Amino acid sequence: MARKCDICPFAENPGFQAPSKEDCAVVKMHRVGELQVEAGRPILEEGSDPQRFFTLLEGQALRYHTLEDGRRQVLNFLFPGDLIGLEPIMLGASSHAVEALSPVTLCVFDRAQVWKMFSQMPERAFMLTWQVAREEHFLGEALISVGQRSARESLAWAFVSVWDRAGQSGLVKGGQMPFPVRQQDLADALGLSLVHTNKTLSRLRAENLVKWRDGVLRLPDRDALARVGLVDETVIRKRIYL
Amino acid sequence: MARKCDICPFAENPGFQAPSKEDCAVVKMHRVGELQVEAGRPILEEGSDPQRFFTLLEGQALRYHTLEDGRRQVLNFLFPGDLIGLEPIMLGASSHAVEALSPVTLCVFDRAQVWKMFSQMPERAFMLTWQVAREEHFLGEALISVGQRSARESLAWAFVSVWDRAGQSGLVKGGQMPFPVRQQDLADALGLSLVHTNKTLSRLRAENLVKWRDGVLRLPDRDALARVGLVDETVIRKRIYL
DNA sequence: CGCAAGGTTGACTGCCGTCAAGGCGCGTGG
DNA sequence: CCACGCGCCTTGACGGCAGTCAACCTTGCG
Repeated sequence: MARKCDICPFAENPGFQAPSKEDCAVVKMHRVGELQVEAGRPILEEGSDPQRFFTLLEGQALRYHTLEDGRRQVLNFLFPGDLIGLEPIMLGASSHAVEALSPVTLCVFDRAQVWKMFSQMPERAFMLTWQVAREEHFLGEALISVGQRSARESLAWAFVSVWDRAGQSGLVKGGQMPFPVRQQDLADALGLSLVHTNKTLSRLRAENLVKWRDGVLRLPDRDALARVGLVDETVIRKRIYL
Repeated sequence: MARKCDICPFAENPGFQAPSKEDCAVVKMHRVGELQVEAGRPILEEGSDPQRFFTLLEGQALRYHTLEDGRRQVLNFLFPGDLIGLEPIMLGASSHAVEALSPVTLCVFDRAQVWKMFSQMPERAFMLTWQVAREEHFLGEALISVGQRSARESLAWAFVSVWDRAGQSGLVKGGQMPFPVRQQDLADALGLSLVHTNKTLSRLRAENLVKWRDGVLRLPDRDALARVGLVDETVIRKRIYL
């Protein structure tokens, strides 16, 4: 679905202008291949020294880090178009793991191709950077939520945020989107306990602000929910002409 | 101090190989100029549509975001070599503010130069991306701390983290470093209240793990503190040859 | 001298974590 | 067919870590 150009994975990210045909032709030689991963399986292991990175073509995934004593922080939810595993390649150390939440299709790149992009395909390199900056932005948002918002606000924020991201990836259809996540995952993303997450969620459900069951999410009134979460409506522009 | 090459601001970031002389010569034309900012003054305003971005040459700064109701989340502390304001340029929206913590010297770039870097100076563009990825990494660390660690652990982590970063920037001298921050700032960075931060800090001081007064920080036993904070010693490689 | 900013400390409160028990749906195997 | 276990969700009771309120101290400065 979120994937029209079989050759150029970036073509599908709605944040980008579709690259020209020539671009796609060039990228072809840069791609290693495609990869399928089943739901629940690891895409990236913690602590490994990675040689490849990916673009998420289809499906959803989870990025997290585990402390030595078992506590886990979910860093973000991944949607089609997102990069996976570039950070460890750029920094030389993988400090987090990525796991498939649903059946996933990946576009595989070799680490050597990063430099090729920078030296031979500036547009593509720029897109890469754009993606990283975008990720950083989302991490900042998450930090604000975990640091400052109450459980109720955090949950509201999380749903709105996920909803908007899914919308950008074209995953919101018929007023609903797939959100194949356990409450435990959400709790770990927000720095809350499972029990408290559950209780707070029940309240939001009772108020008809959130409908979420069987991995399907509906937000009857996104804007009302955004107000609960004190979400400021940041506009990330689709494309910058520098 | 953390600044030997007057022409090329990136030369001083210890994460990078020093660029060749030619590189510096080229960058010269890309620079707009230098800028001084007094302690306590804004470097970047929230919500502005920025036309310039900076490299922090000397001094320290604070990046934060304010919610509508006044709560504030400090996203990170900035050290010499760090980029300021690239994210808003890449994404088209500034969602955070940056403020000088000490007298600060900035190297100023124009937004148009971003694309020039990508199209004409792939090495430089790569460094840019490396920086952004690094920032993302630190944000992730912070998120883990705020989400999972107790107040005591968070404080320990924060001090170790700041200590290490300062060390990389050459700011640790004679077993101490400048840390010109209010307890309120630290509290806002960790998602804690001022009072609780203060009390927790007193304990760490009493245990001789942290000495911090008059803007000067000393860690008598960094590794012991790291153990308190459950800090995993991630190695970010200095330079990757792709 | 008085005021402002920041740091410190105590008392009280409450949000949220922990513990524990139970429910539902589903796959497995007797 | 049903028992059983397992994963996940749900709910109640209780306790503690951290937030809030408030007072006071120190330092620097006009």
